[in-house]
Amino acid sequence: MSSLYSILCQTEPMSAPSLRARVRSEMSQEIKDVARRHLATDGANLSLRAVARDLDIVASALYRYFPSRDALLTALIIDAYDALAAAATTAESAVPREDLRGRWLAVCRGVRTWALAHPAEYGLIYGSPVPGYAAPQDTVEPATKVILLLAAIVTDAGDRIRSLTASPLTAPLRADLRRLIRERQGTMLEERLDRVLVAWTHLYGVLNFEVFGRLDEMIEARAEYFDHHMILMADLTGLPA
Amino acid sequence: MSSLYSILCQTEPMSAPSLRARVRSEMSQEIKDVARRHLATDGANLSLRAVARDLDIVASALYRYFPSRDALLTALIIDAYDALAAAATTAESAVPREDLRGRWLAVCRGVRTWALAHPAEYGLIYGSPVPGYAAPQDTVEPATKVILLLAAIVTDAGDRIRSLTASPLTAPLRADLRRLIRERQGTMLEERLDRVLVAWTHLYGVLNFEVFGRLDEMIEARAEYFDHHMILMADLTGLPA
DNA sequence: CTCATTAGAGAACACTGTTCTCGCTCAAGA
DNA sequence: TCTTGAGCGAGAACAGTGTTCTCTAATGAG
Repeated sequence: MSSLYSILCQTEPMSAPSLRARVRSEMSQEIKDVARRHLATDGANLSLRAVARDLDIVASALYRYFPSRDALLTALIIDAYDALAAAATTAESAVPREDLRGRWLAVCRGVRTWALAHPAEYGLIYGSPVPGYAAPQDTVEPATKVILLLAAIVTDAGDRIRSLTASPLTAPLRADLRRLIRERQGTMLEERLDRVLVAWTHLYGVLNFEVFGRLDEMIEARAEYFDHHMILMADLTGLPA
Repeated sequence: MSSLYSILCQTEPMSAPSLRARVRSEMSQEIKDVARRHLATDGANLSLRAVARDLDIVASALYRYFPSRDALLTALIIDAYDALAAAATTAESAVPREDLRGRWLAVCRGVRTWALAHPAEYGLIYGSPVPGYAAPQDTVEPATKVILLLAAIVTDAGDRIRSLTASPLTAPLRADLRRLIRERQGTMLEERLDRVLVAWTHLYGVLNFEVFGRLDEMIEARAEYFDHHMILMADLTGLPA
């Protein structure tokens, strides 16, 4: 199955990476790099013509690589998802397996660090979605990566998870959670996935506020604020100390 | 002091609301209404010329009322803040004072209902900020309204609040919270404001996910999911049952 | 070595936000 | 009452945008 990404970038099947195809994908990469730079300064309304000017290229030439501005933005979105997932993964993998809370914090901090370093790209994927973009199929997998990382930590905790008492699950909610677990061939308890989703929600809640400047004249100790929230979420999921 | 809003709308001082000034503000209102409609369909990239066409007006005529497209958007943003705060306030005021959890849920549900009914405007204020807009001074007051509503509920609970144990506050964080409390002449305990901020963060975290479609093929029972999260936050702040 | 595919140039079209000038209208001051 | 000036809208113009089309030159495959 050919992914949307490959269609967008019009990369050839990977049998024979001919020279033509190689310089083509290099050019695609360069276009995305320049576009990313523009994104960082001009916000979400990047101009194809400006990107083309930076590349000493006429605007219509870009259409050899991306069929539309939305397609270019979609490619950037997909790259951003991948980069964010990668940042979280490498941060987590640097912590010893048995340090559960360390892994938990590493995931959260990894996401935060990447988001603060790439606010425009973060805004592209976790801000208000613009109608045209965001092809679902290629973005769901990296988008769920953070959830899976957190869920894996909870799974690794096994029965050292503190019992979760408050606010029992209603039937339809439990059904949703069970379906999610089954879709991924998991065996996690619904209550635990529920708390993972709570923590996941909270992670991006704090991060949206911080990245989008809503904490600006409110909280000075941003890093401590973030850690505090994430530790609270670890407590709420019953992660052992 | 003349607010940015009044400057933007160029309303006269309210001494003599002359006929001229009245039809002027009516026209401003009509422009904003049409712009809001366009916002709902076309997303954040609304076109002045399209708005003008809907009003049987030439585009340059809009500049008699709003000095730029960003100014119009800013006016819409300010209106959205006010509408959201109003929705939360009226929802909360319909619940008997002594029903603390009822008031809590009413605030949260009020915000959610408004957000789902006006997703584009919600996205305008809680999505990724676009560089030009969002004049701070006129938006901070309505933006903090929801926090104040939640804080008032916690305050009304007095010492019926369950003791908050986990995750003690670090010194710089406590300093931030103390400053926030003092700025508003409050007497709340830092620990309690902290939990209010946690709940506030979580509220917009879930809402962003739901409004921006990140729960789409994940959770079916959206309303129950939302309530569940908000009740969990009420528990976390120690609100009595 | 030929030739079809490809990258890029350039013009064109339909838009956009914004500015300027020009008349017209109407309410207030003399 | 008449005059005048401010406000309103029209319309043209400018710079910029995304997108499409046609054309030319090169370049890799047969």
